[in-house]
Amino acid sequence: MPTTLKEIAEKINVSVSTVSKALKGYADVNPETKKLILKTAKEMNYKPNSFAVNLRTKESKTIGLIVPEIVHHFFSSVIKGIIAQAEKKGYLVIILQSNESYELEKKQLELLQNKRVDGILVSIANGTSKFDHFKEVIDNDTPLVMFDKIAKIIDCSKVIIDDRKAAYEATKYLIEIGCKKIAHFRGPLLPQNSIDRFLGYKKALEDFNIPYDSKLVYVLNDVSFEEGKYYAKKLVEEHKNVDGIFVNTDLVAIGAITAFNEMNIKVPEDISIVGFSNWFMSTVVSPSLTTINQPGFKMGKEAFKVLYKEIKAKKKNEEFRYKKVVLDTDLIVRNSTKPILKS
Amino acid sequence: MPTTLKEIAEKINVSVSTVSKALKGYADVNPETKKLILKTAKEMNYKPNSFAVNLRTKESKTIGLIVPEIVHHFFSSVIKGIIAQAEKKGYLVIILQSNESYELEKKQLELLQNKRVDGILVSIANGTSKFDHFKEVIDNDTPLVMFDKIAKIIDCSKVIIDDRKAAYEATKYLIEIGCKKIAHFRGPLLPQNSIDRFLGYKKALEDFNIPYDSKLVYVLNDVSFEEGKYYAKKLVEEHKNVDGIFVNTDLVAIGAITAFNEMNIKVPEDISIVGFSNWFMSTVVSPSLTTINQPGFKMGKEAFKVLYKEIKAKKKNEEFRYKKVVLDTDLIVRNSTKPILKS
DNA sequence: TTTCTAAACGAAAACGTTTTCGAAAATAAC
DNA sequence: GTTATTTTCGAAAACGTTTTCGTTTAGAAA
Repeated sequence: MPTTLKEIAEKINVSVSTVSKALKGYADVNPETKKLILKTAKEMNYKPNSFAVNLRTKESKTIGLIVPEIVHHFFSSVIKGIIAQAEKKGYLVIILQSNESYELEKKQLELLQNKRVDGILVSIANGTSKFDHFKEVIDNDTPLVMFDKIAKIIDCSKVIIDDRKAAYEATKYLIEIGCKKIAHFRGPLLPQNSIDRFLGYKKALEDFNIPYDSKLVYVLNDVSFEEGKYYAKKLVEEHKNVDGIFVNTDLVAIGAITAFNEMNIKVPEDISIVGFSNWFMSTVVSPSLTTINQPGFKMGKEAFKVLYKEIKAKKKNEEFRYKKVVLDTDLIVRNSTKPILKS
Repeated sequence: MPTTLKEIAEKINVSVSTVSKALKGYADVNPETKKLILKTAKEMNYKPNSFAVNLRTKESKTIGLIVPEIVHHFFSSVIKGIIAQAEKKGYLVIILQSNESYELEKKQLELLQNKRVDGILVSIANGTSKFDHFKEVIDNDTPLVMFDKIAKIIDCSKVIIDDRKAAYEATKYLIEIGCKKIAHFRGPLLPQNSIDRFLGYKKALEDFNIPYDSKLVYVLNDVSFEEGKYYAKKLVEEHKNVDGIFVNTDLVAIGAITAFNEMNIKVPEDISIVGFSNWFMSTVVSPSLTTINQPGFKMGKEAFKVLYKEIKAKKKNEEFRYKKVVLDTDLIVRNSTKPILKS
């Protein structure tokens, strides 16, 4: 049904080659015939058959993206950034979700490679502890960039924030407003960023001479609102005088706030809470949540930019080095933390 | 680099045709040679070149999806549903966002057609008032299914909720709890669902003998949190004794609640609020928001199912009729509305 | 033996591009 | 007028499949 080069060629009695060359701006075609070709191509509403182009050029101008979860403020912001940047460069984005599962992640990585996408962007699932599937991608010469949740062990480009530093800042702020006994709701054991956030928390305690108590660290599993409520209750059952919590993710922090509200524990008077990620929700919860702003949209754009450079470099067989982009975060002070102490 | 049929064929001295046929389970290949072919294919890690398959079969097992906005609780739920269902059938999903703009929507529709996706799923932008670009898609014989924000005028399959009925229920509930003067923050003028929600609101007033006052209807533009705050303030400036509002979308309703909280107007004692969509956020705002639950994930799954059937039918040149799927909604009562009156 | 049928295979076309290379025609140089 | 050079074009291969249609061979039927 759609017009082909051949049909254009037959219509004006030239060869398929010249039509192709005219359309692609080659120099060895007479300006007159070129004009005619362009005109008839437009008249016949010619659109190159992308299947044929893909086969011939061995590229699809499509990238794959795997995120752990789509219905998620941070990840949807990243997705938006990736798509926006990709579109600028004429790339389309196929999105897959791993649901935090290693098996799904592995399967989807294979799916994308079989589709022969030009590159892959991935944020690793919480359930992933083996990384061979990523190594395979790299060995297959498919450009791969990790963002947010990365694997330290895999040698590839990465776009991240400095989770450790951000967590340090958050904890430090709790200390600065006068908190003496600070708990941490940390993410699952595996993902690098929950490790780093934990380490930042611990380092801040050390630096300010607050004894670290492992009993004050609660390990989240599914990082949900409900878990926030659950561990908030557990915390007050198991400990007295806790006056600050640094929470791995806003959603969980909001769960905690909700639980404290229900238990008539005053936030921030009795306990101050700092979240992480700056979900929009954090502005509407009461009290609004002090948190670390994590630039999702920007991270998406940067991740695509890095991937794009790798794709281009590989196409031209140029050398290139893996890049590590670290994005800035900042502390957003709202009402879930006490006012700062005057010294 | 990757193995081809030809390489397998050469290795075991058969023709490309037999290799292909063995791999695809054709009957006219000797069980012995078939076994050998399967074995060597596995050994050589053969993966069919999807570019070639696409070209040959004229299908890409890929669909396109256009949503007005990705960072949006409802739409991200829909996306999740679509991807989940598509994956089951071996389809991948390319996602594009129109940012509520007609021009972008049109451009992206063309992008997807040029990529020759097997079908397109779309939720129409608020800015769209002409629909020829959709007609073109249909004329081009590309299966097209609209969901949530549809165009009545375009003849194609649709997956929606009964916005009018849901809005009627929401407004009726406000009346039942005793509200006498009910405002409506409606969506922009164009999209069908904001029209329908408005009509449902109006019908409920009529049926219960409450005079309709167009001054109580405020037209939102960008349907944001800020707009919710803005119109909440405007409402109390311009009217006395308004005791109920039916709001087009949760996000806006939450903005309104926030504004009322700031103005020390008590929700629900002074004014009851019903939202629409049941964003997760609505459970954590204070007071929590009474709203209409809109099944995003299910809508996504259904939308893909309908599209899939059309793709299959068109491939086999079978007749088929456009389907209209209407999903159930329900009222979720929380704390932004007064308790129900006892009669 | 001859003829027929069925099983097993392969040649080749087709999908629609891109791009190399050689040929022809036109122009320039001498 | 001859030779060299440039312009302009087209043939053809290649990308890797799928699928039709013939051909070969072996065995069955006669």
